[in-house]
Amino acid sequence: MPEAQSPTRKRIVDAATRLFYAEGIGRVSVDAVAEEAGLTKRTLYYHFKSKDDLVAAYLDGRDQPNLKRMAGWFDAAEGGADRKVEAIFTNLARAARHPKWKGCGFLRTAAELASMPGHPAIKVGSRHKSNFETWLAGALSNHGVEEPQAVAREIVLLIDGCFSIMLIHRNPDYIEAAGRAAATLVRARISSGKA
Amino acid sequence: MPEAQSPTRKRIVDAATRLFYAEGIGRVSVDAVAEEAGLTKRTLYYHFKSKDDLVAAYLDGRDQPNLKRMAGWFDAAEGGADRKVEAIFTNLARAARHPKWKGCGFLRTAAELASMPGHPAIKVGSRHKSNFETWLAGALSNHGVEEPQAVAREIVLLIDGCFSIMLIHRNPDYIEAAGRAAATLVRARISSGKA
DNA sequence: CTAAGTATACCGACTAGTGAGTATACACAA
DNA sequence: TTGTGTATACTCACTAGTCGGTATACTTAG
Repeated sequence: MPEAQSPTRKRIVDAATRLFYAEGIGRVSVDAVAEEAGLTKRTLYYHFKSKDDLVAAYLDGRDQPNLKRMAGWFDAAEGGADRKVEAIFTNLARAARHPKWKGCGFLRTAAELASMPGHPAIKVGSRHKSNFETWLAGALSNHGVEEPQAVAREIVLLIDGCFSIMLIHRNPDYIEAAGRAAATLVRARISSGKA
Repeated sequence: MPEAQSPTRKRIVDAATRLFYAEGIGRVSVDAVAEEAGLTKRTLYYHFKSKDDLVAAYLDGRDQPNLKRMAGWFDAAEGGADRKVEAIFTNLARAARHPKWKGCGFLRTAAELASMPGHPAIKVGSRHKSNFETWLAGALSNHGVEEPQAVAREIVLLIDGCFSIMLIHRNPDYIEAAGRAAATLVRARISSGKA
């Protein structure tokens, strides 16, 4: 049985991450992942029992880095909660201008697997999005925002809206617009604000 | 040369619509579409020059029906612009509970084709989303909403956020939450309101 | 009015290549 | 000498797209 933390396994997941994010799950073969990792398909199948398993591992590996990046943007921004939230969108817009940017790997995978709701990769995605929503609600609460769960959920919807619509229009103006909307929704709940 | 409005062509597009929406572009073979349409692959290729061509035709056929459905929900709702916008989300939540609901075909296709930004199907999707945004801005303007373009864009972001997040969580509560956020954003621009 | 020609619309069988996953063998460390 | 990790070399199902051919209907020359 393969070791959970073997360096070979990590090499495979790193290769899968590059290819799956760049091309999408369905457009990348297991052969291609093995080649990118510099080993054979048989070795890959020694470490992962199926392609689905590998896909789930790919997303699992993106959970913490994505979360930390968002939290870093929030924490680094100056001003109140509204400005900190807006900073997430501003930074997202900057990232989205990079030619290699292809949206959110979790959402794109969920879209590809929409006909298989119980797929392990979708469960990983669901957990990641919940982690983010929970973190954001806590951060908002710490900065004096009322109804932090509700606001966090609204911001999550706007962020995922950006991810989707960017794949269609490739126009970062939508992200800026979402940032302004998010700031409006936060301000509606700062101090004595009412929705 | 095949006729643009031939009934056979329509049968093929209808079959493609059922299968592509249910399973996703990449998971449906041209053979499967031909079989669903009750004819051979050779005939399908008589009417469409490639699978990509067929995918674009599938989305093109969804543009007007989708638009009309949204407009119908908006028009049928009682109350001001905020209530009419919220009705779109309420109806969307109801539709999303149906077991065959798989999100937005335009967004799911864009997600699958994220590595091919110039793909004809993505252009069709971009046109559709723009059509919707334009219609919504006009409808908001007719109902006394200030900055209708900006509000329409925010609502588009929330709707597409619903479509995405639903594929992850399968929980219509997110759609209700988006509807409340959309209503808040509309009310911020009704009569003398300021964002 | 008819026969030859032509365009439309269709099909069965095929190709060349790719897909996920596997049977078997070998190297090497404990 | 036993078990871990790697490789070569497969299987077999499936994929987009094509080849050659046919049935039908419309056009037009004689």
